[in-house]
Amino acid sequence: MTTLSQLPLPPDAGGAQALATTLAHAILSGKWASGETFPRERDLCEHFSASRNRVRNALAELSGSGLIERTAGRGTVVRDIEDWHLLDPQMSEWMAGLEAPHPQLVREVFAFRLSAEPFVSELAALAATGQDLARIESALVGMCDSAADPARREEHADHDVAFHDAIYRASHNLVWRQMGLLLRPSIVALIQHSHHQAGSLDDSLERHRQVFDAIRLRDPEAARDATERVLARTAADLGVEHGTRPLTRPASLPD
Amino acid sequence: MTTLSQLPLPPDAGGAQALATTLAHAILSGKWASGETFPRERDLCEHFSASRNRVRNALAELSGSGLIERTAGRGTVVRDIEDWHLLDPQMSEWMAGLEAPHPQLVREVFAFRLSAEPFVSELAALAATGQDLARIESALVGMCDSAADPARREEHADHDVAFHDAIYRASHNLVWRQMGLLLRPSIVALIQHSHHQAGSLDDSLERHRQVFDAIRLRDPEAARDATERVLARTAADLGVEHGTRPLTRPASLPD
DNA sequence: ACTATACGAAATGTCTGACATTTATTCCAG
DNA sequence: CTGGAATAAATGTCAGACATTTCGTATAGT
Repeated sequence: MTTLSQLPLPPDAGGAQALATTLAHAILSGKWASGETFPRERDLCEHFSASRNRVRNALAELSGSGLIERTAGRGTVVRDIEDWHLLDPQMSEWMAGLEAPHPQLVREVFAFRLSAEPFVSELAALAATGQDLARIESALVGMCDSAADPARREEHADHDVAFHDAIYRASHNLVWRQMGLLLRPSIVALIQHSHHQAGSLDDSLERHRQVFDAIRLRDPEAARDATERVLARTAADLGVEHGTRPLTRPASLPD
Repeated sequence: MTTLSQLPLPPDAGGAQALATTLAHAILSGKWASGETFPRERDLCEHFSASRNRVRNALAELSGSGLIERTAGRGTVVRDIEDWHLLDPQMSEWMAGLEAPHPQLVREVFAFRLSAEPFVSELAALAATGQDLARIESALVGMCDSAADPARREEHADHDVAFHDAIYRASHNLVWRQMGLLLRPSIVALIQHSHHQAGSLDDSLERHRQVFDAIRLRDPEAARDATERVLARTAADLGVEHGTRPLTRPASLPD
């Protein structure tokens, strides 16, 4: 839709970054189709009653994350979802702040986790230091602690993210570590969609603890299996199945 | 080193992005230690004879990639390498343009490839479309074509990157696809370090072709094995070994 | 002597208005 | 109908002033 700037969003009073967040959320929500021209700077200035400077800084952030492409004389166009920098931490923040996450993105990110995270757990089991273990355990304790009260869902999600992020960290590879930031959107989406599932929490906590135990005992195989079980439950809760095709890795049967 | 702005780099005449590249290269080369204060805007303006606007835009890019952190009143400090956004495509470009890449980064990126890429090849063997195959083959032909002439090293590197990138694309997952952009630096580094190795090119081409054949025949296991062989040769050329520990993934033997 | 408050220097953040540059369109001559 | 120059519209850049945050310092009070 060539949605005019009027419809999508109310004005904003925060700094430049707040404006960027507002616009990013609009794009992530699919307000503009790929290839469509974005509103001009002038109009954005007017609509948000912001200086051109703030608008330009905000647009620069969007451009830096691959959401839009700006060329002098032509204007600003929204880029295809394939060109978005999904691994940009800022992007993860934007996605996590979205109330209704882009369905395709959630599926894609989760499919990635499904394939990669068991392997990361293997690495963690081999490379984790005492500090790493402490971090993982601390997150686990936080999850258990905030599990009872349904009013502390947000806190619980934070600890959940911290748990998995700590595992990525424990791989002791900078690249894998960066990917831990991808988790937040998918976990937040999970929490939102599965809150009505009763009693699944105890089960989830138990599975998480098994991952921790396996890593603590330096048992890569067990860590991989336990992580697969955690993700399998999550996949079921999210209704994701293992979307396209391969669950984790085809041992020997191609089809 | 509290290297003054004098020493590191000659002035620049390009746009704002060019300046960002210059500064990024300086940081990636380790001219400033982590936590150290970066030169003030004023000094950068003077040294590069650039307007404050360009300097600010450049610094904003660096900040967006996690290289620096700016806070009003305090100044600009260089962030720790652990906080750099290695998966930001811009970062890959900067690293690729560096004549002497950061040794730790090359090792980390390659360690990541070593662990992940065989798996990506499995995915590609399962999900590749005809178009994907065409893309991979085209890159392979380009590699063969430019292999003979040592003066076309750059072109050869481009085709090499295109080959591996096409495989990441063929996984048909947006997250893995984004990671294909990580390859350029490590491949460029490889080309620079292995140009004196005679006769290794034919061998390398043959291994690449085997990867392609396996994907074309929809054989995930063969694709994984072939990719492992490609990377093993690359690792040997780079002198990386498989640094920390795990080569690809312990099928059943933990050690 | 020590603490607490107030002041001021120094850095980044923001606003404003003008001008430069690139791109697509339009209009006119050939 | 085609080619090219003028024009309009968008983003990119510059310059200067002002606002805001932070830290150090001086000063007064206890």
